[in-house]
Amino acid sequence: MNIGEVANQAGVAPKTIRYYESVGLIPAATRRANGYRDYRTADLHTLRFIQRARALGFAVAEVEELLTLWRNKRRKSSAVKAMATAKIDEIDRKIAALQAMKRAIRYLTANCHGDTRPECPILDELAGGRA
Amino acid sequence: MNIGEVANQAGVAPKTIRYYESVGLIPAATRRANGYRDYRTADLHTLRFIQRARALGFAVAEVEELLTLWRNKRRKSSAVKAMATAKIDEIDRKIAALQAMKRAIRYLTANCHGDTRPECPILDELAGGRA
DNA sequence: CTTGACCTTCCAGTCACTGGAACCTTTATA
DNA sequence: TATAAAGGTTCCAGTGACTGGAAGGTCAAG
Repeated sequence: MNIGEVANQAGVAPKTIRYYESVGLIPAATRRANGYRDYRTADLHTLRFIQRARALGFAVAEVEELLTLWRNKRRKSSAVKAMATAKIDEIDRKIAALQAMKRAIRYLTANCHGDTRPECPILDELAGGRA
Repeated sequence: MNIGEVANQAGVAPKTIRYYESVGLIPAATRRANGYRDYRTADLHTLRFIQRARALGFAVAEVEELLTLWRNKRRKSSAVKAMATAKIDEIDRKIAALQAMKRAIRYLTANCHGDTRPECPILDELAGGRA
């Protein structure tokens, strides 16, 4: 399989695959006579695993850990679950931060007329508000 | 005021102030005889404005727009309100994405025993799941 | 024979800082 | 007075995870 083909099937960009190779997340692909990278089904599975883990918010370094766990037949499932729950906590913190921002902006906009006049409580609050 | 003093009062790092100057968000500060940057109360107000806007999730380029609007006495408050509501929408999209991740991870962890055994539905799903 | 779609490498840019080196100035203390 | 700590200065590099683009090689089709 060429890189474009495997990229398509895994749902990632060819450039991303080369990037993953460059940072050691995946081993260097074998090359054909013409220098093209050559992928096999196992590589596709790995890339799909990576794509899914990334989509769940795991950083590349964490995906590396997950891959190691995946390949380790003597792993403890508690290690995997710990990573998952830690990620949920991290996501919760991010959501909370975003919700706080949203609340603050909504509070500011509530009293803004949003018309052709210059008076604007949003700017007033940014300038000196207790917000 | 030295940079450390104004940084303290505005709630930003001295390095951040120099960075803002370097990217043109604030004008180059006047210098004292010894080469130190010298800030006045107006600069402090500007930096506080910037700090608050950044805390609300506005990018530096957006803060620049807000500053321009703030200084423009012939602005329309609708322009400010539009930026605020656009930012709320952006935050909403981020929250939704994070919540989707969280749901997916929680779904995966639900069936994981999290003990000393290797069997792990989280890895199973990442490997080939319909997740 | 050429066009277009692939592939290759390498460098630079994104965003908003932050760390660190190497150096100078001011202030406080022994 | 010496010196050390705390502050200031500049400049360069790194962060994360790609992405864009240049410059070039390869391959399949018309």
